[in-house]
Amino acid sequence: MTDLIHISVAWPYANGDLHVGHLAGAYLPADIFSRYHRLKGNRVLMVSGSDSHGTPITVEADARGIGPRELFEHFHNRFLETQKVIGISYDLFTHTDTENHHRIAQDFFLRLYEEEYLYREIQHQLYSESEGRFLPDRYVEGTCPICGYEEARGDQCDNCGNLLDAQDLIEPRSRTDGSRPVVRETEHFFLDLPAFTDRLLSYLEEHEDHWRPNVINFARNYVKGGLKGRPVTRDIAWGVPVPIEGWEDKRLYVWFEAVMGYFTASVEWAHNIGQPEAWKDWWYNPEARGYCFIGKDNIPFHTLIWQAELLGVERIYEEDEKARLNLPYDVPANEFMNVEGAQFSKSRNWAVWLPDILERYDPDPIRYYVTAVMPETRDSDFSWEDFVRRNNDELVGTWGNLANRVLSFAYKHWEGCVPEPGELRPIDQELLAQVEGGFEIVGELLEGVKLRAALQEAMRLAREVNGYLDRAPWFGVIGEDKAAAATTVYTALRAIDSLKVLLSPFLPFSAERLNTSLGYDQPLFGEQKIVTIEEEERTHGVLTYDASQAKGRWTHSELKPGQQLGKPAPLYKKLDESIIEQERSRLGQPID
RNA sequence: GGCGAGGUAGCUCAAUGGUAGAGCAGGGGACUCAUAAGCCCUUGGUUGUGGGUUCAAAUCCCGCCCUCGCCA
Repeated sequence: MTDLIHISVAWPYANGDLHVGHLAGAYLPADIFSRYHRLKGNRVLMVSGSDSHGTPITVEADARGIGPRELFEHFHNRFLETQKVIGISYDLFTHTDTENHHRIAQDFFLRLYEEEYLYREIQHQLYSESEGRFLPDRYVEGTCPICGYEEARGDQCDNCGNLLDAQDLIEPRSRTDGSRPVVRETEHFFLDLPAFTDRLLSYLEEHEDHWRPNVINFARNYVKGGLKGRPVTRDIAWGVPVPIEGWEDKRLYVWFEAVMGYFTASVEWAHNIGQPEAWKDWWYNPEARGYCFIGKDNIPFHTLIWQAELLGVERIYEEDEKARLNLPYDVPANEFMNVEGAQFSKSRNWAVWLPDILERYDPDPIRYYVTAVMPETRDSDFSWEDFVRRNNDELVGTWGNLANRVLSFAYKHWEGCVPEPGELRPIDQELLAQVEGGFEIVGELLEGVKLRAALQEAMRLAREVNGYLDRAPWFGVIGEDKAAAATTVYTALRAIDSLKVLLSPFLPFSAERLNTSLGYDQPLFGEQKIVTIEEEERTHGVLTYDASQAKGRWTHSELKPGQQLGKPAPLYKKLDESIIEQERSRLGQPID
């Protein structure tokens, strides 16, 4: 039976590069999960994209003296490249400044408007008379009303750390030209979140048994604390225009529109592959399961607000009146990954940037380490010392060396072929039963998004094979009883062949190389491609996944005796301890 | 200040009422096919703290201390 699995991955803000926190929080878990489901033969649709709107983008663009579009396209293109290199296998990674996203976000707005989930309210906001525009909080600075610090930002005081309302600043001034803004009235649309309270509570109740405790608790508390309407429009120039006459100068608030990307990207994907209705399998079939992979900072938006939007829209681009948009089945939010014991900080450059480390390290060791310390239940720490240790002792020592020692022995003594075994002895059967049982055990852990435990179990099985090689006859008897050695080596190769699949969601690149070494000519996974999509007025680059050549299956090895092996090569490299200090010294240094 | 999460072996983490476990590090041993990798054995914890419930608590309840996050 084929399951329909929709995987939504948090949309990165395109105002800076990706770092290991992004990878650990959302992208890597989503990719491991999607690769597993594809191997299972399920139909996976995994989408995400760059969040191109919002003040973080315009602030950064202003700082560089370029336009917001130019800024986000720069980082978007880097996201495509980085995620291709580290193997995040999106069916579509797009962005929110596409014509497709704008149109659908506006249609969502109009549906919510029709259903009367939007209401208008007058707000008071700071307005710059010299610039002729309203100023977002971040564009205002002044004296902090709490601590008296004179350089406080409109949204938060850097001195005392308190969150502020820009209107409370003493002596406010525009960061752009230093002029003093005035308070002016402005009208905005609000999403009526309280109207969804009961439906959200029953939604949470329906899923509480399989959600992570911290996610369900947080969400439930948030609702019980009392939902408040939130403004869905704002007075800025960059973003999706409000589709109401007389409101053309206002834009949809980025929090409101970005989450819709999970839907709009699904529609874009279907359009790009020439089957414009194909997205409906995941959005209207009630059997489909949707997963949102996010960091914990995003929990309210992905457990409540996005659900409220979907509940409010009910149905769109669909004739069947009974159809209802699917709500996410699970939101496996991760905690945060710190770096060398301290919190990530862009301004202090305290981060491990992916484009940077991918110049010096292969993707699989990074994937392995980040999975091994993935912050699934609590904040975790990226430490270079631990990275080197786990690479050398676990990835190289336990797994890479296992594959290498058996493959090179087989290659040397059986003319580069898989040896023909005799009848399997109990010791061989026991090993294979254990390893092959991994497909169920590791599979169940992956199914429940317990990725760290799943990896641990797969590695435990690799240790079992090493233990087996210590008990079974092979190198010691190669001279006098080659048949016994053949049975052992065949059994070990077959176990390694199974382990290759068990580990492949975590380590896709080295699994692919091992697959070739074992003599298979068809790849386990499909191919990631960066392509350009043309719309009526603009074009945009996307990352896609072509599964047409993927032949991997989540099932145990049936390695054929006599199969021609490829020339064995080590899967991974040991790292020298000196890199620990080298990498640590990069932290906190200004970027060139 | 309110809410939430967390505080378990030197390190990274498991274990939600039933004799506290794993990997690594430390100590010992046998082996040599392999990236001096791998295998076997082993030292090590009054589970932050003080009470309580229970035949039985890391686990449930209350107080306190510390860390992180969200909110004010």
